[in-house]
Amino acid sequence: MGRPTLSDVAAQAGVSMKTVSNVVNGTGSVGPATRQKVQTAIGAMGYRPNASARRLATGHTGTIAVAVSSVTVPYFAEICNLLDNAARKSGIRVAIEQTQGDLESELAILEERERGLVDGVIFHPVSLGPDDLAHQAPGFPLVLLGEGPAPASVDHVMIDNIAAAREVTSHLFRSGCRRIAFLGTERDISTYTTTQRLVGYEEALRAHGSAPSAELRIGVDQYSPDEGHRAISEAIADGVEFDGIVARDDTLALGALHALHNAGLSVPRDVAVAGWDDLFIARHLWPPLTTVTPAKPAIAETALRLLIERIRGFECPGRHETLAAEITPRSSTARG
Amino acid sequence: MGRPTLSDVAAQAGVSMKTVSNVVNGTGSVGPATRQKVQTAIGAMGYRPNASARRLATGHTGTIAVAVSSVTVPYFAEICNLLDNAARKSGIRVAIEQTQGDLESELAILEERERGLVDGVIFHPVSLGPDDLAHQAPGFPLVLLGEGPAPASVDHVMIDNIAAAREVTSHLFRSGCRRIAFLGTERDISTYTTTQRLVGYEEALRAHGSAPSAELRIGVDQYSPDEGHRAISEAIADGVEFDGIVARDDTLALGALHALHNAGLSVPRDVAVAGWDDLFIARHLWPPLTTVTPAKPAIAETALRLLIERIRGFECPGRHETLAAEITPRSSTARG
DNA sequence: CTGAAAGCGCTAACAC
DNA sequence: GTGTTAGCGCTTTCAG
Repeated sequence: MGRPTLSDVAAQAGVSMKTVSNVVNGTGSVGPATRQKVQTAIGAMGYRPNASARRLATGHTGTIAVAVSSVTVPYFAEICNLLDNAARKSGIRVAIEQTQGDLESELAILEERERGLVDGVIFHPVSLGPDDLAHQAPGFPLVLLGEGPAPASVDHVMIDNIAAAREVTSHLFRSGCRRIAFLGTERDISTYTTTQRLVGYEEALRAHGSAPSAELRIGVDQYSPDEGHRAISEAIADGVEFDGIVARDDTLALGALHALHNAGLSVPRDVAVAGWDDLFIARHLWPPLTTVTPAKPAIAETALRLLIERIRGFECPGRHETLAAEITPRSSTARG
Repeated sequence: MGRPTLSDVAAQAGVSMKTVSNVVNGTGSVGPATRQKVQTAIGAMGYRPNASARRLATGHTGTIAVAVSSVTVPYFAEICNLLDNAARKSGIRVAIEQTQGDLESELAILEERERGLVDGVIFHPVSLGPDDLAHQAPGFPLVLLGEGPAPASVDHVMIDNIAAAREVTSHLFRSGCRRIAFLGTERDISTYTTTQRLVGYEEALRAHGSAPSAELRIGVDQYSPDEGHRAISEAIADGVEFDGIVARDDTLALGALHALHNAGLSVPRDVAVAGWDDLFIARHLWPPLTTVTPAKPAIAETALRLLIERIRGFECPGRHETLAAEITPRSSTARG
């Protein structure tokens, strides 16, 4: 036979279900003798409350979902972890879910909440278009992360990618670079994040009197060290000339460093390299990597705060918070 | 008013709840005309089944929990991802949970299943001792990962750390190293994983006629590039002499490479370095890192298979699967 | 092929 | 302080 239920415990202890419920949840008030009896019964029978039943009865779950494409993307792993830590302090549990970046799974995340599994969702979409969101958004606790489409009606936390891209590109100019490549345009599709970073990069180019050129936009098929390595190796083989690289993220930058080493080029003397995200590995690469550091803790705290407010019933149009990112200069761009 | 329920839909479509349920779940058989009517109603009302209610009624959830200390540990992130991919194929959802490595959270994971949130748990414990597990283990679908304590009664998937440590250490000897350090003993506590790797390392030392020495066991406070960097920098400053390093994992090895570069030592000429886990960054470090590569996909597939069998009611004593790990030689140990 | 009724285990109002 | 009674939204016998 199965696990004991509330009413089994009640019978065993010779009290009513309500009393047991009170003991379990610390609600109402229970006489010390009764409490003791109940606790003994619970211990003896190994009773554990059934969460699904409680959820059904109360309508909320004390759990939020954090959905990202994959925790193997170090940036997402860090965000998930920060969110988990923050939620823990508020007594909220976090269930991390992967979407693998595909549209169907991303839509499923939105349905999730509607099916009563979690109280709210913090979600960094990748494939979702504005229409998908606009359709779903109305009326449940949802906070969007990242630079994707965000309908006016939903809360949204992002960083100012364009400004940050401008700054990091200018930083390279100030380090003496004259031909700066952008590593990480997509070949097929293009993500919002990349698009914005590219825009900022090109703005900086123009501001420094340098014309953007297709040759200096280096495409990849995914964001990984492997692809960064491949793309830069090919660019070098093709005779593309550059003395600086703004990489769309640190994983690409890592692959780029590898390719440059292989080609016998010195970083930063021959080519300066900057990445994005300040992954925990960035400072230990060789040379240590200059990178754009988004305010990750602030992103997590803000997203969680907005979500909790929504869960508590706060109603209003979507709030759109833009947080800062700063440049963390390290040796990979320190020329003379 | 809230979301529409099954009975709202039934009323709207002019049929019974059972029929709607049949349509939603594809169970029973429904006439085409009826089905059409019901689907129209569902669409019009925006009906979504309530998962908690379904769970309560059926007793199972179609979801498993994967619990690790933190997804910011790249090895765990990869395992979670592999598990997620595999489960997806079986139509099972995965909820990833972090324990932050603390005992209380780890115990909570075990209660989880008992509270009806998930059908089973795949769990890589860190702090949990044998007693905690022995107490809980009886009778629910649970698969343990890693080298921790595993009561005979529960399923367990691990790799043969001792053998792998022996091999990687021998590999360094064959590369010409004579004084090989082990990076990653803990200062306070010691984890099972580290202990086993250390045992294998010392076995290899003796087999090659070299006596283990305390000086060559280099301690860290956590497993991170920062600590690897600090520990090796200090060892060098203290005048410890070594020409090879077996690092407890790749993150420590990364920090070690950084420290060696800083000290002006050449890898692998002056010091050869090997890590553990074959993280996705390992091949792109400079120089590319020799590492112990556990059969991660096999670990994920095996763990999931064992868990699914348990969920389907398979009863028997715990099965203990030991999977292989092989050495992936790269430049960081290639000496002349 | 479809309907009615009885729970799943818990909480929330009310009584006592 | 403690017990009673309804549901929460769904699935499941078991009839029709």
